[in-house]
Amino acid sequence: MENSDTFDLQLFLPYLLNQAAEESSLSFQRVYKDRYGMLRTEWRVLFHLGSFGQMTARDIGLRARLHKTKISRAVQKLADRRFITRHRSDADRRKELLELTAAGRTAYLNLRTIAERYQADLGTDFTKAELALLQNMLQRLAGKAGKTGNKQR
Amino acid sequence: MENSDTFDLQLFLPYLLNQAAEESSLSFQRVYKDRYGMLRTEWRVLFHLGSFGQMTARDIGLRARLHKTKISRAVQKLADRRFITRHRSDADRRKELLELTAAGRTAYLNLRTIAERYQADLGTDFTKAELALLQNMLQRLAGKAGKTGNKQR
DNA sequence: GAATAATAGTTGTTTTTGTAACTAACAAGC
DNA sequence: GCTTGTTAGTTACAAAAACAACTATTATTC
Repeated sequence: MENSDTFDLQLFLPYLLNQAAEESSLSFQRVYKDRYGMLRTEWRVLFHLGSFGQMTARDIGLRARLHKTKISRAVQKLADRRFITRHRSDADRRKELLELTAAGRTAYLNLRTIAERYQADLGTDFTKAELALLQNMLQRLAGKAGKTGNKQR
Repeated sequence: MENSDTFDLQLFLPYLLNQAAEESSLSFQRVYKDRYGMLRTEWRVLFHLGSFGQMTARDIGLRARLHKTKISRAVQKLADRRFITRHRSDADRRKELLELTAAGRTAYLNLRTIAERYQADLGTDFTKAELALLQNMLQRLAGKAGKTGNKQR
């Protein structure tokens, strides 16, 4: 009676993506939250600095598509916890160069190991080819809206 | 110098899923937000009632994996806007039966049309087979953590 | 059938996020 | 070189989410 549908909510991509994203983030989130008191943006910043080395907040924002206020707050907390250092750039004194401290690097490496294990776990149900395709499609989807005129992050 | 990595953040599934989810939600979100003043949880509740007919808050929570406080507040707003009705169940007077009003159904059908168009749009870059596989993989990912002992929603 | 536990849903409080307005530094145009 | 516009980042305030404690009703157990 209700359903003259061709539409299936369970197959609606934004919904499905959100569900998968939430579930797949859960147990990893528990690690960085319980163990390091980190929020999601914080681990993202940590991982960007860990993966790419010295960056400014702006750089991170562009790569991670995060709004600058979010980054600003994450940077503050990470600096409070002595996981990163901040130096004003001499070339452009508006910019601030961010870098991991030894403690930050340790935390990063530790979390990275867990992330790798976690990723391997998630992948067990899929073939390598499936996984590669999934990653590729997700990247394309993530990139897509970027083109369709979204405002600054 | 920083990267002795095999680990690629851009391929880390939880990260990638979150990026894709956020991007893919954006323009659809604008519709229900700007046009109906709805939050994400609200359209989810609306869509569940639209797709499955009469349900209780609990039923919705189980299906959508949403916490009951979120649903409670979404239900309040939808009822305020006369999109749904609420009746105490006679069989169990703790339960409340939720149902769309005519106005709610209209909003639902309208949003559903937009969702269908949007989904079609998102799919243009992929083949039907790719899309089907993507949906299947996402469903499996979404279901996965559900089994590994998560607390109540 | 009274006492205890469990369930459906709500309310209050604290965190986190989103948005807009702000400061400081640099860039461009004239 | 001074006015106007941009950019990097911060701060303040409003909106939303998370979490815990609560009420009312039904189930269980003795």
